[in-house]
Amino acid sequence: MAAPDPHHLAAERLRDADQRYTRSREALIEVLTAADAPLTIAEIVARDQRLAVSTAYRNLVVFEEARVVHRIVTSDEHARYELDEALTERHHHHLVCSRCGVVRDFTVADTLEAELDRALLRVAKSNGFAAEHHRLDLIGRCEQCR
Amino acid sequence: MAAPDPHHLAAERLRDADQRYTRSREALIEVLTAADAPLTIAEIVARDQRLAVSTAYRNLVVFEEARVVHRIVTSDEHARYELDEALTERHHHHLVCSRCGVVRDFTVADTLEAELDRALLRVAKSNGFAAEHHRLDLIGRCEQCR
DNA sequence: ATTTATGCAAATCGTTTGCAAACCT
DNA sequence: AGGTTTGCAAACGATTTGCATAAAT
Repeated sequence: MAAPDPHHLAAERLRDADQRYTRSREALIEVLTAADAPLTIAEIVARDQRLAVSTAYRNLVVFEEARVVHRIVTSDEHARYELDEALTERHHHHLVCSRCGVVRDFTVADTLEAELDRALLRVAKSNGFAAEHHRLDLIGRCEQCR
Repeated sequence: MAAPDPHHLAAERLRDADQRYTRSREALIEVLTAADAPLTIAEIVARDQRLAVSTAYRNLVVFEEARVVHRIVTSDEHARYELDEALTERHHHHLVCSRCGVVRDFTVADTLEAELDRALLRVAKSNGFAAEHHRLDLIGRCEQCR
């Protein structure tokens, strides 16, 4: 039940999208795999000096299109990136600090999650939307920012 | 049960924050009141030529701090603004198109909403967060972007 | 060998800011 | 009058892009 190797899955999804799994892409995945929370681009390039800023930007776009990473935008800070749930095998939500922007993951009971899904599917249908996924965030102040 | 006058409530909240209710602020509230969905700054200034871009930016910050408007960030597009729920008397969520960024409001059953609140409060507590509010978005493709 | 990705530096563009004039109380 | 807000244009900064080089298949 542990997640399979993120590198392997990422490479696979990239291949499906006709994309190569290059050194910098591997390095990017490595940084995201090691991270315990979604990271901003600044944080990412700081964690591996080999990564050029422009390369990080370009590859994260490629990753997003290949559904390898997920971009999350919390408030007004920078976008943050995390591995796609298929690579981590863990559907989760975000606790976001409204002051410092830090993000922490959390999950809710499966029953509630299922109920939510049903309700959202109905909403999508009645609005003519093709549902892709949902996002449930809890905004508040973290311990440090109280 | 209809919402009280947004202008009146906005003016009141601004007064509480030691802020004036000037002409451009009134114009801003008017645009947001007339809108049927959250607007970007570009959309806002386009709807009232009297509004200077810098004034819009500055006042939306003031409004946010006075809890008169709420800023929402969907994906990678621009931030969008809507009147605070207290001014519209309608707790709602957002249906966001992952392609064009358009936003549409929706609500869920009160019982589900209550259940969600309880679950989130527990999550906040166990993570040392002071909960402020939640955000439940449904991301998908709108009719035009299918 | 050919195509694709990378890195640097320059260009872009939404957002922010300085400052003098207009406005509000 | 006295402090605030406004509008313009300049400054800023994160993100994007052009192009020559390096890497991947």
